[in-house]
Amino acid sequence: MDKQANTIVKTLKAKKLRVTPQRFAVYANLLERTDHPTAEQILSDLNQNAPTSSQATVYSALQALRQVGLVREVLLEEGISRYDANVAPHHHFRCRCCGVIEDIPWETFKSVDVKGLRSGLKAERYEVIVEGRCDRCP
Amino acid sequence: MDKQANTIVKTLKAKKLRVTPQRFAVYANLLERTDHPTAEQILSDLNQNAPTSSQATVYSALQALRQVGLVREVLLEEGISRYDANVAPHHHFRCRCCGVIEDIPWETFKSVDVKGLRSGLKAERYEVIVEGRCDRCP
DNA sequence: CTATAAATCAGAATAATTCTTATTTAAGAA
DNA sequence: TTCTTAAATAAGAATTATTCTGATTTATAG
Repeated sequence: MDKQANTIVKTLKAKKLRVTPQRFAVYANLLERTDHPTAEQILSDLNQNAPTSSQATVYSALQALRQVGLVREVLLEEGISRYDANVAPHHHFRCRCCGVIEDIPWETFKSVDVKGLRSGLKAERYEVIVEGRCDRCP
Repeated sequence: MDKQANTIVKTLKAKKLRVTPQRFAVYANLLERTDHPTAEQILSDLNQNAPTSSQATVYSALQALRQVGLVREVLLEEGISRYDANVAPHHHFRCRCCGVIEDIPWETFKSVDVKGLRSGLKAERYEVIVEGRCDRCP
């Protein structure tokens, strides 16, 4: 736990981010979840016992973390921005029924070949988004 | 042109949508563009000469068209919902530099095999999103 | 031509995010 | 350790995108 905390501090410092309790809390929270929460959900999670971060601070922490590449946004539903501390390349699955979002390992679609793009387009990253039905839904 | 208009009317009626001038205009506008506009952009395009549609009506037309499957939304940037009258399966490219969005033909990535998903997930549709740089950017 | 369910409009309401400004604080330097 | 200061935070206002409300208009089936 202490070790984990230390790793987070090192990671933030390596990106030249000042380590504030609020920024730490936002990043630690994202690291221990896999449910791709919204800013709102992170905020209420952090403040559920005692108030620790204001709304504006959570938004600004997410922006800072995103800018240095420690966090990425996941856009799967209209008007809903989700965040993910897993920045290694991977894909996403979204259940149309219950809305749950699940990571898909990168290797699953290793056959995707972005060299097939028309000449003129240079691909820097890509992601496959799959929509369907998960096992918990009828 | 008249023929084109007739086709649109038929398409709307086939989906049991009442053909109002505003709804017609929104759909016709989307059909003749390939730039994946936002609701805002459609609205200002329609009203640039004379006022033809209110804001609320454009939003409701887009919702109606989406519900019957004539239009789909494209989510590529945080907080920005775009619309596309091309509902045939295809992929999307977005230039990180200028933000331009371009369709990628479905066949480009025909090798993507959603059977590789973990058992329990049933895929209904998928799309590849590519981010990179287009030819107009340095 | 009429009836009516549905669509439109203008503006109010809501929701998500960003901005503002005063205050506090992390972290490097003394 | 203490000082300094640029950066971060908080609270609430402002902004933006979207949805809702309620009165009015209209497309279309009969």
